[in-house]
Amino acid sequence: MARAGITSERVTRTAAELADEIGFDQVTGSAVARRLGVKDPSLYAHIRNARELKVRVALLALEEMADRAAAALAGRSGRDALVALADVYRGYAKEHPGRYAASHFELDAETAAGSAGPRHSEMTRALLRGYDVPEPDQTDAVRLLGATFHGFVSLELAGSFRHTPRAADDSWAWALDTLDLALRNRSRKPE
Amino acid sequence: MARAGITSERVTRTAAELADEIGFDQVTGSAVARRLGVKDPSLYAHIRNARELKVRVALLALEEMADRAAAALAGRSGRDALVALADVYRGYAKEHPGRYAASHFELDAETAAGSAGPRHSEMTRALLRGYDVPEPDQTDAVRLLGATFHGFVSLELAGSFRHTPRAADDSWAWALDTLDLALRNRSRKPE
DNA sequence: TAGCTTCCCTAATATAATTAGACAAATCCT
DNA sequence: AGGATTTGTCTAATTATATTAGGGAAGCTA
Repeated sequence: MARAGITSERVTRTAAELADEIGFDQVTGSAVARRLGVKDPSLYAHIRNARELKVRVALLALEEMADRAAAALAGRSGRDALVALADVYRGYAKEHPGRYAASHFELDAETAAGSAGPRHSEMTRALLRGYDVPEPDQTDAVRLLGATFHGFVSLELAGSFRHTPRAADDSWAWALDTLDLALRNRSRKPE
Repeated sequence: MARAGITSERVTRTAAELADEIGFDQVTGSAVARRLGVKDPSLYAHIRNARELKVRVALLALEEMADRAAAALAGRSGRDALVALADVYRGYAKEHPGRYAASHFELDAETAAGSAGPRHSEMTRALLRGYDVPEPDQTDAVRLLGATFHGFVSLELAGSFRHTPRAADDSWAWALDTLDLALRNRSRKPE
């Protein structure tokens, strides 16, 4: 048989594309194999099992998000940085809904620790330096920001905002404004 | 054949229990049938298909959450109401993780409109009356609260907070404090 | 070029979702 | 009560996915 030139990277990329097209939940090994032009069992030379396929997509998404976040934060601070980071989150989710969903795939502790997840939350922490929030509040603030970004984006993606005429963009801006205000209130050195 | 006394309600309840035990994603028609002591095809007299099974669990969860929310809000206002509603959210998610996940299952527009979802968001809106936030900010605030509650709880459930020693409870309290403060800042009549 | 390793295949098994059709149980009608 | 109808459950069969076993060719390595 002529070799198809599959690699685990190609499998992962294909799965990620598929996720964005049909939804992360619908991604199946069979569909990936089909798209790659090979038979299902051929995949098992490159991935351990179907779960690993999903884990790989999750790791890819986390990397991509962390990279974008790093780029967005460079040279910004305070409110600017907050908005930039938030927009990375929301922008990535809109551009790559399947990967975004993947980024919340439950990883075991070890895999999570080795992922780009920690790097990502490190950046939220960096952002907060501009607000001078002392520990342990800083951890609380990291969580609040993560929760709000993730919550907003996932509700928006799920269509929860479609029932009310107000544009999601406007609510997003308002939410970021409010968070900025709140964080400045929590700051050690109010300006 | 002796009848098993299955009803679509029983099927739904069984699926909900199963979801809480093994995770919403793992709920399958076969598993429900097994637990009910019938063969797979018997389910199809009660539900249209596997998707409908999930939709039913989602609707059940939305109902239960809305009921709890209504009870929690009765007789409370302002900060008390905010905390009570938030705790309903988080408490339900911890008690019934599978149902909670189900409550974010993507419903088509019509089903969503007929669900307890709107009732639930109506309550968030009611809560906000205590803060006197004018429209359209009120809608933004409803979305911010929903996003924060959902985001926090789903990150917590996904284990995202386990990597840092700070107790999730404390971060939760801090987040609610911050939201309360922020909303009072946004209020038409500051006190 | 002999041999090793890698990759892809076919064949087979298990589980899930689903449809068709048989048949008994419950209900409904007189 | 007795027959007709509706309803609930079953068996059998089909399709899709996940996965393992084992064969054989492709391509590297010595």
